[in-house]
Parts: sequence; structure tokens; C-alpha cells
Amino acid sequence: MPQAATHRPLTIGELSERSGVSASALHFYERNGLIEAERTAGNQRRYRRDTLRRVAFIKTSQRVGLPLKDIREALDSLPEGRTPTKHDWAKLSLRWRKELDERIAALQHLRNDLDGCIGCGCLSLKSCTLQNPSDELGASGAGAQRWTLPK
Amino acid sequence: MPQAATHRPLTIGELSERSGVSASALHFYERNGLIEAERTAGNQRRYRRDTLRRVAFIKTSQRVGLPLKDIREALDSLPEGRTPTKHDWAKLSLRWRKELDERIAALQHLRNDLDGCIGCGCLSLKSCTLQNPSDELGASGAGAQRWTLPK
DNA sequence: CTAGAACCTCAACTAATGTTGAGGTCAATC
DNA sequence: GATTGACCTCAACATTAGTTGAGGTTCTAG
Repeated sequence: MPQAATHRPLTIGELSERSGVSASALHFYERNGLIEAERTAGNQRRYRRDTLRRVAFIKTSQRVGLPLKDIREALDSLPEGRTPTKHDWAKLSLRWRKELDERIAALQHLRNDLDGCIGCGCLSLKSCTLQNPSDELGASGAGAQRWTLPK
Repeated sequence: MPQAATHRPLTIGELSERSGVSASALHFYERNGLIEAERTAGNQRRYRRDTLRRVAFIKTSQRVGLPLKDIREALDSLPEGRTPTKHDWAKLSLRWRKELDERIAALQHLRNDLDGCIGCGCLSLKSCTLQNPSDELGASGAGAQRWTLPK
């Protein structure tokens, strides 16, 4: 018995339920170029099943604090039109993991500083690396700057 | 020679320059109860010097992703009216550090999952802890939930 | 074939975190 | 004592990440 049903494209309701992302958010992602859909003759959306993985990636990336703009850029590295292979995803994940590592390092740095800085009650504005994060993060590569909040 | 000048309250321009926070943002923080100021006879703001530390705390907390609402709650634990002592700040910092630890732990967890999950290209929605963070984070205490993005 | 669930678009709204500008006042210096 | 930079308030705008609702269409089950 072939599992034809499991290859049927997903309706927006199905994608929403399976991904835990509301239909309105899916519309929003589409408007912003994060996902795409075919249309039926009657203009309803039909999603390729790998869109599920795409949405999962979006959710996961958001959970670690990335703005959609950055997520879209990353997704742009996936092949257009065809279902991404394992290799495509792995390549993407590698970059992502690197940034995650940097984010963790930055937070640990922050925590250590907190111990010696706010923790002791000093919170000196002049010398405190928490207040001048560019000194520290800048030295460890431009990439880390991406993780500081905008401004 | 006493350093009378160093105890003079700060104008908004001075506070802005020293803290690196724009005057309009300081206005905003005041409207939202994060900082406060005395007024001169001519209605201009004058900040106690410890407001500098308060603003530093706000900035630092924002850098690790906390919303102003939470920051305000934390600051509410500081004494009203008088300059907080070292002890006041230390108490506050202790709580903050705990949350920071939890955030780091959650991110590390996320990164480890990424290795085995997106990293391998599976990103299974059913079983992946990245997709169902409540399973994991929920088990390690309600506090960790605070760190997942709202929604 | 028809009822009702699911879907469509478009516009308006929300919330957080501010910025910008208009129109007017204060204060420190020449 | 006038000028000029710093300050004041208030309202409107910006951005991100969506949600809500109105009004209309499509799909599927009986």
C-alpha cells in the first residue's frame, strides 16, 4: 500500500495545527517571504509538506531571539522550489549553531560580569563591560554584535 | 575640598550622555515608572545620581532580552525615595543572576537539541523538544517558562 | 444539491519600545 | 538683558510580529 495520503499537500488548517502556528501567522510569514504555497483552482493555499520543517525552523529560531528578517535571510539559502535535502538543512543548521554558540558565550560573559559588577553593587559605568559590551564582544568578532539588541 | 559638584543632581542631558540612553527614552522610562526625577522651579528634570545605576540596570537587563515590564517589577523591589544601598542592589542582582542562569541553561539545551535535531535534518515535530519546549523546560521549574518568547 | 466548515482578502487594530517634530519655556553666557 | 542651547509637553509616527473582523468564496459530507 503506497502512502499517497502522506504526500498530499497540506491545507493551511493542517499546517497550522501540526506546527502550532496560527493561520494568520502563516499568512503573515507568506507576506514576508518566509514560506510559500501553491494554490488550488479555488485559490486556497496548499503547502508542500517540507513547509512544516520550514515553519519549525522559524519557530525554533524565534525562540532564541532572532528577528524574522534574519530568519528569512537564512531560509533564502535553501533551494527555491524543490524540497531541501538533509544536506541543505544541515548546512543551514551549522551556521545557526555557530550563532547560538556565540549567543550562549555572550550571555555567560554577561552573567560573569553581573557577579562582579551589579553583584557587588558597583555597576560602574566607566569600566563595566556590561555597559560597554562592544569592547568585549567586538573583540571576539563582528558576528557577536548581531546578538546585542538593536540600538 | 569637598566634592560638592559630584553630588549635584543630573540634568537629563547629563544622564543621557553618561548612560548612553537618549533623552526621549528617559522620558519614556519615566512615563512607565522605571525611573523618576525631581523638578526644578522651572519644571526641568533633575535626577539623583543613583538613577545612573538604575538606567544601567535597565540597559543590561534589556540586553539579555527582558521586557521593560519585568524590569520595572524588579526595580520596584528597590527602596522608594532613598538611594539604594549596596545590599539593596545585591539582593536584586541575586534574583537576576538566577534567571540569567536559567536562560543560559535553556539556550544550551536548545543548542544541544539543534545538533541532534535540525543538525541531522530531522526536525521531527512530534518528538523534538525544540518544538515542544514545555515538556523540557516545564519539568525544570515554572520559572524557565518566563524565558520562552511570549505566545 | 445544499449546509456548514474551512478558506479567501483586505483593512484595522494591538503591544512593546521608542523617535520625531511642533510649539513654547528655562537658564547660563556675553 | 538678550541670545542661544538645553529643556518642556503633547501628539504623531516607526517597527516588529502578529490578531481580529467584515464580507465573500470554496470544499466536503450527507
